[in-house]
Amino acid sequence: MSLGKEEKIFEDHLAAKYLKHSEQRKEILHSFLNTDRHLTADELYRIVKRKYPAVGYATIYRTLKLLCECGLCRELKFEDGVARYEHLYGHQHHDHLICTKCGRFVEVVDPEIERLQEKLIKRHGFYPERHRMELYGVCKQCKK
Amino acid sequence: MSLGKEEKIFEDHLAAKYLKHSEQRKEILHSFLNTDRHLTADELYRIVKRKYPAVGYATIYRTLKLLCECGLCRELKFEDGVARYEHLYGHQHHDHLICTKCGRFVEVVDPEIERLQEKLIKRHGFYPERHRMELYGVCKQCKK
DNA sequence: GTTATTATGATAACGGTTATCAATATCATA
DNA sequence: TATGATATTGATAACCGTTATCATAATAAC
Ligand SMILES: [Mn+2]
Ligand SMILES: [Mn+2]
Ligand SMILES: [Zn+2]
Ligand SMILES: [Zn+2]
Repeated sequence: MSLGKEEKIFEDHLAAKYLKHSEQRKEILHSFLNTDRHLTADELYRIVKRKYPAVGYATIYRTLKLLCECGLCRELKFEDGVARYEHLYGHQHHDHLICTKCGRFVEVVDPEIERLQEKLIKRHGFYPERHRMELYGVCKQCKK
Repeated sequence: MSLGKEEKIFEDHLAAKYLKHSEQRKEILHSFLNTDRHLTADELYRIVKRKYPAVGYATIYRTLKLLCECGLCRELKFEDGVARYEHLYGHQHHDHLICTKCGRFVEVVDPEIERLQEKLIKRHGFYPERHRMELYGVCKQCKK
């Protein structure tokens, strides 16, 4: 099992910033890792609360920020503007297809599109950093 | 001059929904059309307020919604989550390159990327509707 | 254990947006 | 032009996700 690696990354990050361990942080990390991706902060809060009822919203947000800083987590914002968090460690970059009827989504990566995106931004004199691409449509199940 | 066309579209939309004209709506439409694109609601509010000091926020938001409904305006949300509004009528679809240092942006459209995007989403069984693509990087001026 | 420092949870504050509502403007009709 | 049904307005409260504040508690180096 690979939990060890992610815990190590988190611990190293805490150490590097002279931060301390806490039960809450451990529980939030585990809940995050053991759950389907693309959680909102509120969804994670409810999950953690089951095991650690005293936890507060602020700690969830603070810990998610730490997880993002150390590369375990990636924050996404789709059209509704609500932040969602997905696993990053061990997952390569990908974009999302999203069904406008049911919200179902698919993770995709098209190397040719990625290549053309980089070419496009360079052609305009930019040094490329990252991109966001979401393709919206109606999924197979909803088309029926 | 082409203001006439856009006014006609707006008036037709009001008529179709049994809505009424108002001085405020006329002023907001004109301020929107006569200004650089990608305005926030607050920026438009300040511009309109110069000619119509009594105008309120709510009327700006309500009118922007109408402009979007009738195809004169398109709402955009970049990473900061703040809604921005750009001219839609007479402008073809485009995506944005955005400088992460100064916020400068470039409007772009790459037909090959567009084609591959459609192919990609269809390959996953979706009926394609729209997409969002933003490429972030550091612009020529900021790289210095 | 002592002590300096960080973490926590409750909750207020924030910022953009939307809802509420009493007062006003619009416009089809007479 | 006057009427009256209906839509519009602006002030402002509410909303919602997120962040800041702060007194108290937990952590960990010594
Ligand atoms: Mn994903
Ligand atoms: Mn644009
Ligand atoms: Zn669907
Ligand atoms: Zn720049």
